[in-house]
Amino acid sequence: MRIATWNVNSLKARLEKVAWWVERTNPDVLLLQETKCTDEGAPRDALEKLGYELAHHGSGGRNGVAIASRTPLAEIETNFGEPLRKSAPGEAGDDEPLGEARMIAAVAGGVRVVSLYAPNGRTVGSPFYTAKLAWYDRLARWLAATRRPDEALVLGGDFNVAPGDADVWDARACHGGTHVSPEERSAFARLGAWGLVDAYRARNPDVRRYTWWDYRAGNFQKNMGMRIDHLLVSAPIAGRAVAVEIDREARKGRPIPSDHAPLTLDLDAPGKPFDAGWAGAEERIAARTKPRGGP
DNA sequence: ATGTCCCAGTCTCTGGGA
Repeated sequence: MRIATWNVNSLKARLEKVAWWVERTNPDVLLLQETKCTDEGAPRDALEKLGYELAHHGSGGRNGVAIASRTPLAEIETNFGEPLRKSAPGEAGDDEPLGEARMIAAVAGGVRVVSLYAPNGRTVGSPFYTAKLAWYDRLARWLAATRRPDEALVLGGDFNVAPGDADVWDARACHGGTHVSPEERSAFARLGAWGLVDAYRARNPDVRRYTWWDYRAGNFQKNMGMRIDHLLVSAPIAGRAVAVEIDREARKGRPIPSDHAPLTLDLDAPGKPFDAGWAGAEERIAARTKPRGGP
């Protein structure tokens, strides 16, 4: 099973690129962020033609998250199970990120997948930064209240946090900004403490590759990026993970790409893992190739 | 590099967000 996540920076503007990439990579499940669509305006037909059912959550303009799946989706849940709610003018605004479409979950192929788009935070100490931390707190509470670390669970998306200094092109240049602050990293690490594994880092411990590069200043060409898109997986999924890759090709060329690259996770089928030991191999092969009965 | 891209509304340009 192949699960991918991609902040597409407008699903409509990226439709041709998404179609190209889906044919290139053929994921079973694609978690999308920043669709910038309304539920009504989401390009369901185009995705159906590519072979995908689309579960979408968005109010247009900004944000917007979705799950595209080749297998039927069940148990669709949005915004942590709550209706979108904007804080009224003058009201304390820390529920503002919970009034934005940043979370959709569903079960696909026996795996509960969650597409997440964390708030950006803008600048450290701003109300938007406080709201970002509040959103992370809401995510942690949703996990604690409704999910278990021993279920098949994948949280994918744009977390807008670079977990470590190896996840930015220059830690010194990034110091003092958002995405790398101790509070953000602590909020992200809390997901790990609950029982989720950063699948990319677990599989690629020493690799410095990024998932996002600013459009401006030739940052992509200079590889001035950050690893802020992640697939966080529970232990049962981590045990099935065979490869996790960032596809930089999708960040290149024309039509104009998203400023994020997609991240792809390959899972073995559930069950007993392949025994790579040699002891008894001949007997096992013989047992596996024994002629079966039947007509 | 203050370097780009996308969206909505003020609608063939501008301002806001990332």
